[in-house]
Amino acid sequence: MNMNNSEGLTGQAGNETSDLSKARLRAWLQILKVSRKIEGELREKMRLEFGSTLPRFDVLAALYRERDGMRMSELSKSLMVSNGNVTGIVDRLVAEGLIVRVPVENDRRASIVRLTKEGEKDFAERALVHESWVSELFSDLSSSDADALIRILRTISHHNEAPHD
Amino acid sequence: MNMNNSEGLTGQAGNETSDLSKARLRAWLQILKVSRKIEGELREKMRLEFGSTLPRFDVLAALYRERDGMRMSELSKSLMVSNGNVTGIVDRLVAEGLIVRVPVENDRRASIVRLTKEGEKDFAERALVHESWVSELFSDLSSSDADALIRILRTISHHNEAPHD
DNA sequence: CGCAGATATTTCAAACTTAAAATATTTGTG
DNA sequence: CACAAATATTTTAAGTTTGAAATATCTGCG
Repeated sequence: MNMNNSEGLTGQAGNETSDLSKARLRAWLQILKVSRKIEGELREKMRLEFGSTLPRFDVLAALYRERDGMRMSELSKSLMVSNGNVTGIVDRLVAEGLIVRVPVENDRRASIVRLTKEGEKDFAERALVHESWVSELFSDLSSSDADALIRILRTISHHNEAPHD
Repeated sequence: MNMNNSEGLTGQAGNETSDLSKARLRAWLQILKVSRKIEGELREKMRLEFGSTLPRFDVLAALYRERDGMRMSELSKSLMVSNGNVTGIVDRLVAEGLIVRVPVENDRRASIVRLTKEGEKDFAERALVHESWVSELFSDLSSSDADALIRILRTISHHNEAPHD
């Protein structure tokens, strides 16, 4: 049986919570706080400046990285949201003319979603402004702190990585 | 006019994006990634273990810290969500018998929300388990990294603090 | 007192989100 | 080939979330 840092050496077990456990909880709450605050700011800017939303921006961003398009399932996996969720966002972006659904050869269950010319142009503009917003919201974050933050968050990410296929 | 790190010294301006700006964007995307992954895990555990949800847990947690209860507006401010949002969550928690709405003396517009005995008992149990989930999900996070993470995130939080009243 | 503006909360419409069920299609196995 | 299982996506119901409008009440000023 596997023993991790939260018990074992200290002999702690059951419901008693260690200092380390509490520090991790504080870290999580702080992540949540920053994440909510920044998302709120970006949501408002996205709405006022572009009349759009963060989920739509996220879909456009994913498709901008994969210019040949992505399947719905790739999209939802990449964004870490449910399939059904992506269906709705994609419907709206199609209605706005920013993306299209293209049938897949030899598999009529699937479809590929990709940016239209207009979607590509719109996203390129929005992405620049978006980056400037983030940089401004993070303007107290030095280069070295940014690197440290990324490193630490990656160790957390990697821990609960989705199991292999 | 104020010049910050993202221009000024390098003479960069307008749409050109600096390395620092890109590092900050990567940091933000990593925060988002971790935040989504952990929230997803906690949401599932909360549902399977307690038949409940994260927003309800958050409300209970806020009320557990303020045993004398909070006004709706204090609650929504503390959770950084809209007033209308809290109304719905509170309605459901009242229906579950975990909290109650109490009228406020001398102000019939307002009401105070507080835990019932059952809500207090239930939350105390859930909080212990919740902390253990977080500690497990963050088990790769050392004590020193937790401290560094909290420090860095606080500098970001403080930057866009809500303006004073 | 009377009432305009401020304050506290709820309601509402639209969007986002999930988990589960439904639909459509493909694949593998006898 | 038949057809069960697997796969890709959409639909659905319930809940969460926002921003704006509506409601109710309070406060202060003339």
